Amino acid sequence: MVYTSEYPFVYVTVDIVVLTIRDDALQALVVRRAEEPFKNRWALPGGFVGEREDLELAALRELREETDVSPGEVRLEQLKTYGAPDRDPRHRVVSVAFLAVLPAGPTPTAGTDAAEASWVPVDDLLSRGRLAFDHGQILADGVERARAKLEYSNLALAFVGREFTIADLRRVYETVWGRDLDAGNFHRKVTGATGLVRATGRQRAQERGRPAELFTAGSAISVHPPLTREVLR
Amino acid sequence: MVYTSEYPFVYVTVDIVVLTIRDDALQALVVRRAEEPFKNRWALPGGFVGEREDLELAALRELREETDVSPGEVRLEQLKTYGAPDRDPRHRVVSVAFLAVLPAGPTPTAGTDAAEASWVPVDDLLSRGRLAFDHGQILADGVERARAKLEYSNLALAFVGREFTIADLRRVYETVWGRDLDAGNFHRKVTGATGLVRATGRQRAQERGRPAELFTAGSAISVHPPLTREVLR
DNA sequence: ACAAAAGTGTTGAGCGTACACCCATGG
DNA sequence: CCATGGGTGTACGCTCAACACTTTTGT
Repeated sequence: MVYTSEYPFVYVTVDIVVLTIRDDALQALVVRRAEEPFKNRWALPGGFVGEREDLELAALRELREETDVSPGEVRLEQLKTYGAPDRDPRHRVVSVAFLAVLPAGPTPTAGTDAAEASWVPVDDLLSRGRLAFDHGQILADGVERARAKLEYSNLALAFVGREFTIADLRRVYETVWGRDLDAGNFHRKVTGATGLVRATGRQRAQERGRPAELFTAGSAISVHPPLTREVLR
Repeated sequence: MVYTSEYPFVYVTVDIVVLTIRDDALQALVVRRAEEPFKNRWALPGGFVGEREDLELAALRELREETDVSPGEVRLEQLKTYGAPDRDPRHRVVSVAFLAVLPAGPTPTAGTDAAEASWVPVDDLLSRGRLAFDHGQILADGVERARAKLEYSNLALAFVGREFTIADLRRVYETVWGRDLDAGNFHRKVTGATGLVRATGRQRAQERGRPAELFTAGSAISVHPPLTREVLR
């Protein structure tokens, strides 16, 4: 099939920054490129937008081609659009980037696709700067967005499963921000924010120490007052 | 010229939410559509992205075709990308929306283009919902972004000229947020935020009352601590 | 009994809001 | 001298960070 147009056009793709926490580290999903350009380099998962496909659905479809995540347990939001004329050496490609966050548990590295896919700590990906195209910048923007949204939104809940303890949630903040938080103050703040989490009444035994109460997500989307990641000393 | 492709493609445009303050109201720039669809309806300024043109430059070019604003006095940032398959009844069009903020003074309604362009209060545009395509949603998203960014960024400075008084700045907040602020506390907070504004030492006579000191923009991009638009009573 | 983790109490410092008050100008 | 808007002082209440302390489990 050959498509024709009287106006200049560009290819539109979606690229997805998929974040999760594995092994106490913030990790991103990357796929090994099988072809030039950037052959054998890591790239963000993504692909072309279908002819009559909504952008968000395209991102969700690409995500499901790389992971076995179900739509219900992934948080997906639009990040930014990247359209520098030379960002792809072959064609003019405008890419709408998305940020996806999912819980670590139920999603193995997987990949029904033939391409090799892997979870890699974002610190490694960012410091060594080996991603294809401008995906290093996209990843950096996605990570920064996630860090910022922990402050005032319930994004942290997307990193944990349906049931979680307050300490689970605190470890999300500590991992994403790279900073230890006071356990007591964190507990008070999170349980005190109206509607953020809801107690189940049940408990979960820890490896060591007192069992922790289990919570589920509440109805609140934003956190008031916000948590702060700045060190104020 | 006819362009061909082996993959499905979409048209890519930019649309711009241009905000300023005129007559003590937050106003947006809109253009009257001369053709179907949505003939004679207001639309946001915008147009096709050039073949080898960066997205931001395309937005800047379109902006200059509708106003006589110079690049130095406009604040332009990417807002969001809109790509629902049926948002334009003719073709598949993905639009990268931008938010532009400019000072009221030096920019008359103008328009070198033949199309009729006009400043209209955003309250009118949003409440009567007569904008073409999904531009009502884009405008709403842009206004919300501006309202949010006043809290923690120096975006308010883009609404005033190079030299301004603290009261000028306060009126920006009051107009955009639709809420009166305490003049004394606002003064302290803005002048106390490190690097946000810089005193010139000169003054400007008011119509009535004590003359106000003139300030220019400082080097800080973000405001710490943030101002708050919530009413806490 | 001890270690470890969950969760609660307490306290002092800092900040924001409200509002009183002073300052500088035009009429 | 009065009205008006710019700008400062002050006091009360609230929140946060720090950290002591209690609770509840496994070993």
